[in-house]
Amino acid sequence: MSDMTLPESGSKRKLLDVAEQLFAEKGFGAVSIRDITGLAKCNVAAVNYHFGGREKLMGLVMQRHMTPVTEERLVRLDSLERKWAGKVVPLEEIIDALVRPLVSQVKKSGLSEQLFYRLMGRIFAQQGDGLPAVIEAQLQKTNDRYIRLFAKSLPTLATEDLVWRVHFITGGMIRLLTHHDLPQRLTNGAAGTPTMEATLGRFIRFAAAGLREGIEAADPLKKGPQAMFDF
Amino acid sequence: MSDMTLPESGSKRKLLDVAEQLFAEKGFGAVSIRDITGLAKCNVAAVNYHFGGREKLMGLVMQRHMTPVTEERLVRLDSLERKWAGKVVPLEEIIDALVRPLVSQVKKSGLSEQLFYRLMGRIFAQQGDGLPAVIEAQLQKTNDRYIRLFAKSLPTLATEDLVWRVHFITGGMIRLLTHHDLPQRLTNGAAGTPTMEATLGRFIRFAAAGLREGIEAADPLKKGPQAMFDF
DNA sequence: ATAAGATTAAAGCGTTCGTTTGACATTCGC
DNA sequence: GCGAATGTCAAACGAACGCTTTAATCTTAT
Repeated sequence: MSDMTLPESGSKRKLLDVAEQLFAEKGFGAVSIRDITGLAKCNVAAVNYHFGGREKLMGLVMQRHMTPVTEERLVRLDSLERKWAGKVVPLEEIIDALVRPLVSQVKKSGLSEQLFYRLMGRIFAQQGDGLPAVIEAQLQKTNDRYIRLFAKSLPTLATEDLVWRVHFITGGMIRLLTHHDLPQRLTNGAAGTPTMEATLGRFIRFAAAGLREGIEAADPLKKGPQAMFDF
Repeated sequence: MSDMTLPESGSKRKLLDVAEQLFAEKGFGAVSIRDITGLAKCNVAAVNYHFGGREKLMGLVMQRHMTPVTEERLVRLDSLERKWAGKVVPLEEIIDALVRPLVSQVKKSGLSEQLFYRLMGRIFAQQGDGLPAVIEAQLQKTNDRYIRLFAKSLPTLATEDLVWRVHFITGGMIRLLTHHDLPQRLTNGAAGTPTMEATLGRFIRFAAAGLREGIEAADPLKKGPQAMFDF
């Protein structure tokens, strides 16, 4: 018998684990293979043996965590379009579809919350600055669908405005991912100690409001965000 | 005769100029002393002779551009409080006071717009991650005043919410500074080619709307942002 | 048992890093 | 003019970097 997926030796996995931990902590540019193999307690040659070099390992770490997030994002966007077919999708739900996969994938990642979010944030922040083509394509595709869907929910908003507001939102999300602990450290606890999930809730409301700026609130209901008119 | 400020040799200034250009382009961690002295066409030893090492040079570059921005920010906050003494300061004006100094200092800097904004963005982005104490203190102080003034203009908003929303706004600003060209590159021109000044206008409206989320619009005037009640 | 794969320590490759040294050139006060 | 201070230079330092190779060991499947 023997599990066919077991030829995976121990140190290969350990290298990946240590690598993503260090990359998340210090950043992709600030970690050497000697840092990694040192902490993983295995030989320097192991990185080249198993992965073929430092760059390859970096790309693998990125893909390992980025791809599931991207896929869940796209799936959620799909089901959003199905659920509201023809109708206007509430902004909050679009943002939620973009941001929630981070929370839902953090457990499957095996990383601590802070490390996972920092890792994701570092990837997002490097968009357009020499990221692996695969990752770059994922970000690009997600962003396109994202904007397209927003555009349908904000038909009166100029495309330029929309693109820029999404840009701002992305920045806020990155900041949130990479520095979730900063407000608590800088304000003597005035920011509380919320979970990422709670903070994401705040973020969704904030971002939706920013997107709606200048848009006539055409619905009488206070809660449901402009979902009354079909077109 | 002889200008007393002339013992400044030419290469010291050239080193500073080249250093800030490279730091802005590639990031503080990705520029070596040899990159700098190479482009400045002087000896590798010059950096140590004039500045006492790479770290010192980094700190000097940061201070040279960060300090004027910080000071103008504080001055603008001062005059805002004077102008609206006792009254509620419109959110847009507060954000403007925080963001406009970047535009106004870019010319005095001698750097190109993109380089200057990238440099600033990189500094802001590293808050809490080993920035020189002087810079960290400036960011801290500015942020405090910022939040305090916002709190007076948003008396019904919970402090926690405010702190987090300011955090998101900071993230959007950083993104705007470091990647002002990204939307244009990624959307095939759907973002237009606005000046930073124009984009900042968009940003201010976006951020103010995000801050106002959940706040009752208690003023009848559509344009003037809730400035009718004094308390 | 044999073969294949995983892992190791050790050494060396060429490169780049920040920093240091000592010699040489220039400028200035006197 | 002359010593002193200052600027600049080539050269070298030791350390760390990514990467590769070699050879010995250990594990596992067949």
